[in-house]
Amino acid sequence: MDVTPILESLNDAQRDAVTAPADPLLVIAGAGSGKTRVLTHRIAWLIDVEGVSPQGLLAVTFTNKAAAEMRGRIEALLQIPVSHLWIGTFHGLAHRMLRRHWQEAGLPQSFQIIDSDDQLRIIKRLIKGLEFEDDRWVPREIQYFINAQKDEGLRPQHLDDENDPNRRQQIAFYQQYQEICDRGGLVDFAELLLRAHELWRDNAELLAHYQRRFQHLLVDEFQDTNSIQYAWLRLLAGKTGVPFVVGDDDQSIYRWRGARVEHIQQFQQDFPRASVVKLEQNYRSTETILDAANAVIANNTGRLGKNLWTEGGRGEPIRVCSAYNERDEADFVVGKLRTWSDQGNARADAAVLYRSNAQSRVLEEALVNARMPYRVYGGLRFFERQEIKDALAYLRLISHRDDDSSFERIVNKPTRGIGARTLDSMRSYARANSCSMWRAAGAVASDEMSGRAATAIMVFLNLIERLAKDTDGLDLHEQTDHVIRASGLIEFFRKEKGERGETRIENLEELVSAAKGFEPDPVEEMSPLDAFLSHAALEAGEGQAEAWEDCVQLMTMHSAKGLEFPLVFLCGMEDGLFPHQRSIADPQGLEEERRLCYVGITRAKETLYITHAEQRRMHGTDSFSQASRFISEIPNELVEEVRPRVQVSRPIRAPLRHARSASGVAPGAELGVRLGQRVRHAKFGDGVILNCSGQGAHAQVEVNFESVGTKILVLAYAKLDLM
DNA sequence: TACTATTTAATTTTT
DNA sequence: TTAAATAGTA
Repeated sequence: MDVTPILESLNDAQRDAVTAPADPLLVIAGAGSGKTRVLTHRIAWLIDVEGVSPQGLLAVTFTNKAAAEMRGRIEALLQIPVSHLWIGTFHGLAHRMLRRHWQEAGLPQSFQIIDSDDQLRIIKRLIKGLEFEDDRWVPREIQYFINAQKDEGLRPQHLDDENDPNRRQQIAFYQQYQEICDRGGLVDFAELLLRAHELWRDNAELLAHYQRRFQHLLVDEFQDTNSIQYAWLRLLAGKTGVPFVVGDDDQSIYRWRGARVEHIQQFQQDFPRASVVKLEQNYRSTETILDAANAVIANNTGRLGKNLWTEGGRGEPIRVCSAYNERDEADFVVGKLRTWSDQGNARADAAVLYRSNAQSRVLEEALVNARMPYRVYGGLRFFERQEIKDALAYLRLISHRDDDSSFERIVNKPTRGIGARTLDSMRSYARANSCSMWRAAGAVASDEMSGRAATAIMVFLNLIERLAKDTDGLDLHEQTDHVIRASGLIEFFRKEKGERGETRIENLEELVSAAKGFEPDPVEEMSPLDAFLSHAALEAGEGQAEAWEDCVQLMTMHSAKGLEFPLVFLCGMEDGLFPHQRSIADPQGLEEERRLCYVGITRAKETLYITHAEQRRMHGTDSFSQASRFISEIPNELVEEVRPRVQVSRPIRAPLRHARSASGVAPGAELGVRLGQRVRHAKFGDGVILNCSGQGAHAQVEVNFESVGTKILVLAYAKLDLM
């Protein structure tokens, strides 16, 4: 066997990982160290050299994109199609498992997957239905609570209310939410994982079967696994499975959605025989960029420890630009982009990264003014659009009458005279009789309703029945086409004013083409419709396509993870924005922000600009901030300070102009306090004044302290030292 | 039921 | 500032 093609392009560490014996292995893979390459070559090695059957491999990723890429690269390497290889996302694989063993998992055969938006709607309805509205419950928080429990593998009955009425209610919501889902055959994302885990946990035979089948388990982005995902893996690995996990503790940026870096340490405890391979040679960035990244991340505690190095040259210094305000900053970025593009570089090779989506607005304005093509990543995806979800809801109701989530969504869309009151009585009937809205609607219409409302309900029920009958036996796309027309959805959106309705109709037509082009996985025994609906939920599709034009890439640092660009801008590098205000006070949160910064820096291959603004308009008011602490963590010798060529827009006494009071004197002015002034407080330490209000003894200042975040202080009491 | 005024809060996101 | 949710009005 000639192993050259699999090994020739690898360095020593990569080769160690790829050719490692069949024992548990942990690969710590720094940014740009060839993580995906190691994973794909390992699979090729196992199949081609070790003679492992492709059926015996399971490869897990977090995103569909990563799964598709891995499959493509393995096919390229092995020169054979590997469609039967189990490569997929945790959710995709869990879903496949549940479809195969729906009975053992206690699910109806045609269970439906709901996305977070559906989930939130169900929760909102639950809250509205609450009889005593003693507190204001925030739907998002309940949703967060439920998902956090599920991520930890906990069911309502496992939870203790700790004698806290607040918590008791949250658990009650969880319980009721789950009842609704179970009744309607609905499975949310976290539930997919949880059920798949319980399926194996409670079925020794089934588990043994899969343990025998999957000897080799390969996991990408291991630092992002949540508890239930890790438990699932551990269960599958059992005593004899061979896990091969690849991750980077320094790139863990999803703790807030359940990811636990600790699994890296846990792995070494759970698999004491595990060896560790570190990939530290970076093939992406210049030495300067890596040194900066290393220096920043070195401020974190509890790292596994790892130092990226490169054979590439020092390259250019990192350019730090201190702009006057956010428009100034945007102009600076666009100016540099113009130069880049004028020098014949591809615009698509340049990325502008920021901490939060709201920051894209100013940048976009500047780009539009400069007629520079750009693309913003993130935002609504195809299957998440309202009109698409409406159409899918009709299809789901046809396939599954008890799906309350879909029922509620479309019962009065287009409007057919079923108002809030009618719905209320249906809901209470459904609750009292523990039945679905569909059954409740039928019962309520024939018993207790007035003529008009009853007729309206009957019209709806008959519509769905007729749609089901008329589309029976049709092809998927014909079904879809018929439903969007006969349901009145097209007509409904046609009436919507402006371009919006137009776009919606186009999207609905696009849905028909999507249905036409959809090829269900022949392995799964599902109706084409159910397969399509699952696909829509698990793979929400791209945002705006238009990838064909050469344009500048705008995205958050989170969505830039895994990507690389010759030219990178990190914008809005200010304390309060990045690190974000909400993470500043909490050491754990701050460390996660720092890891995000590490991710941002390591996206750059050749040139890195870091920009910050002294003044920024946020939430409608101007505020002052200092450069991000992360900037000062970069060694000076790697940095070159640059300023915009002309500082046209800088007014001389701008700070005083904004908060001028009626008397014409800026609040706090008599005390010598200015916006942007650096101050020191005995307890809170150093900070910067963001805002002033009130007069004389009542004068207050808002101060952003480096250590504790923003505080509002009464000037007369707070003994502030000016600096 | 649909439209308009008012209030409120404001990361990060994939499945 | 602004988007979204809620409350109030025609």
